[in-house]
Amino acid sequence: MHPRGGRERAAVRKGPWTAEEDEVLRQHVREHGPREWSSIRSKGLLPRTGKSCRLRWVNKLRPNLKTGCKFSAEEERVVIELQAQFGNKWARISTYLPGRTDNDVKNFWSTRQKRLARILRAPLSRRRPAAAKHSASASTASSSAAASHDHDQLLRAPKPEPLCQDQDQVLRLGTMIPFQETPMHHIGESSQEPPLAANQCGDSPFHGLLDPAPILQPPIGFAAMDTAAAGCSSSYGAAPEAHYPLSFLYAGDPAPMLDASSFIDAATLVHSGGVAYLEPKRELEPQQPPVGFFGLEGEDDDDYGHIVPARRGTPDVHFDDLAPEMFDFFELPPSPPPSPSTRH
DNA sequence: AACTACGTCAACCGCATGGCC
DNA sequence: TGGCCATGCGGTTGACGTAGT
Repeated sequence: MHPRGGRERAAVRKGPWTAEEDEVLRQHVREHGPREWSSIRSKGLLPRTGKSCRLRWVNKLRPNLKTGCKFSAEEERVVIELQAQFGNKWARISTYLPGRTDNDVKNFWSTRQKRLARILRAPLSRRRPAAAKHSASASTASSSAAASHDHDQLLRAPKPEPLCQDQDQVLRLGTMIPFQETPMHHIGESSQEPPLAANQCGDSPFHGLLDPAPILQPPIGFAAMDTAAAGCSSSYGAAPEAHYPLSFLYAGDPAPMLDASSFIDAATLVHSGGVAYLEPKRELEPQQPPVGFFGLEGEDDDDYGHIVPARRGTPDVHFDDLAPEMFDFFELPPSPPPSPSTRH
């Protein structure tokens, strides 16, 4: 548009890469290593920017990438736990996942957040069919039969009352939908975003529970990890008993967001008939964290999308299996209030 | 068959950082 | 010390495929 300094350069090509371009890029890396990206264009090898070349190499051409391979349950768990620990430091998280790029992790997380947001945002009248559809579509990774079984059980369970009668107490789920990041992170991180958990949880019974804790060993020696998805189930054996049960419920938007205290005060997790659901609390039970509620675990590779294990001996529940009724008592505002302060 | 919703993924953009001169 | 440049990172967008209606 506005060439600086009067320097004219050949037109930069954008868009999908061709096989020929890939081969040129591979050849460049063979000769020079994965650097000097800008020289690719300056030498006239490719009409691509250095950034574009680097991105193509890192995300697609680099050896040992797990392209086209869905995240295993173990990988999913690692991402979730590391995201809780580090925040949206995708490059850092990806170092714990051999064969995965930061883009992979980022896309995985984004997809997951969108799915959660959609479920929570969907009006009641649409949630049932939507969830049924979703359950069907997710059945490639989890058992739709089990899902319907859980749904049936949940439907038979007594429906909890609305979470809060007082509008001021209503959870502002609409504003927390983006789920850009969880608040419990920043160990040794100089994050641009203020951590939320400590402030927002306040003296809630979750305070402390949400505190970050060292979870995974540093990515030293990936030999045990660098396997096909099916083979890495115990690679993080040292991992974590620590869980962040509400991590996905928190939003990155630091503004009003979730009033965690009211949420925590208002509801508790109930397991009944193998199904977990929220129930309004009449009295606060300060020392009773909802262990297992939306915690994240995976037992095997069939557990994709599996995020609601019930701890303490209760059966696991898949997120994909969650009945939409679980969210019925969240009174969603008609439209989330904009939070311009959070955008730059 | 057409439409819609959703999931996935590649690629771009803007900004930050660090090295070099 | 400040400017330039290369590189890295996180956020966002859009294309495409698939499944449901």
